[in-house]
Amino acid sequence: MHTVKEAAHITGLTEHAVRFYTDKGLVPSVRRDKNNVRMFDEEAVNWLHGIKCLKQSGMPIEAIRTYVELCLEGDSTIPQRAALMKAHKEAALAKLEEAKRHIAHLEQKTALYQAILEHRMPDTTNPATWSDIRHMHSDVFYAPVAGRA
Amino acid sequence: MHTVKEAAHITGLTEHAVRFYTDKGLVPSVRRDKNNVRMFDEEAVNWLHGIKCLKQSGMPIEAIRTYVELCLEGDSTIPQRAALMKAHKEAALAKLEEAKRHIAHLEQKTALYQAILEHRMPDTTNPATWSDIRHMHSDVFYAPVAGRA
DNA sequence: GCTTGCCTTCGTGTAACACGAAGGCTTTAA
DNA sequence: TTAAAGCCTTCGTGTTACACGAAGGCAAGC
Repeated sequence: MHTVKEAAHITGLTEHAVRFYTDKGLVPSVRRDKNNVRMFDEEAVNWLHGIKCLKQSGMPIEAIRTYVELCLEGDSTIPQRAALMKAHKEAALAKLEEAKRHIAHLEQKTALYQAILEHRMPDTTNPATWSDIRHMHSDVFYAPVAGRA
Repeated sequence: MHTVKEAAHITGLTEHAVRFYTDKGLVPSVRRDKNNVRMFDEEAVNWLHGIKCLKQSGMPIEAIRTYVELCLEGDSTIPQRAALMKAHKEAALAKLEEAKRHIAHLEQKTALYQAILEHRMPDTTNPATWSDIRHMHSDVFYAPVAGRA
């Protein structure tokens, strides 16, 4: 049995988050002791891990609660749960792909900055390189176009 | 020149978000016409793309604003910008890795559900498979352990 | 001249916590 | 035995990044 603090430490969540989740009904197996203190068994800690996974992959709390309740209803809800989880997985995959594109962009940007710092600046007078440069949103080589104060 | 609506459509942001960003000073090159209407040139649209990239990769608005202001200050801030961007890129990469782990977990979960739906249920009486099964947080094969109503 | 459609500002609502205050229990330490 | 240390509790406000709706302005078309 673990306290809030321990459960938080094990799962890598904050104590605030752990209390928040339990109070929202996301952790079915949490009990209270005689002093009204939340007690987490291994089952509860597993739920916290699962909740963390779902949440960090983009599922909102309310959806997680729906899922948890379906689990509590027993085997008859397995088809619904399967569909729900599959949909979520695909949404998460889509986000992952977008994240990769963003990272690629950030890589370009850092590479460009690095080139400047190493005095290997691209030739801004050569039109052939302009598209690359402009692709970086102009903020490195071009002053903000239209005025400011 | 584009209106808010057009800029939103081009960048895939909502109109609300576009107004929000401009009002927060994240888009330097936005002007107003005689009717006080926001006008976005290509430069501004590029900024919006960049902001979207930074934001979706986890940079908070305030940090983006700091970055934008450094850009406006000219070449002398390039070292700071380079450092800032590199740090952000690495943070984003770390998140990407975590996201991949979450996705792997979701893959397992959907696969397990799929197996059940296809009546290829793992042998829950065979201790050799238990760790895999329990790894799914028990919510598929095990009723929630400690009571409920 | 009136509707349509876009824009404006303003103000409240939302999600998912973070954080601090005020207080209760139990354990240790003098 | 009393006092301080550490947990825990609930409660309540603060934060971020918008979403959404209301109320109204201006320009264009019919």
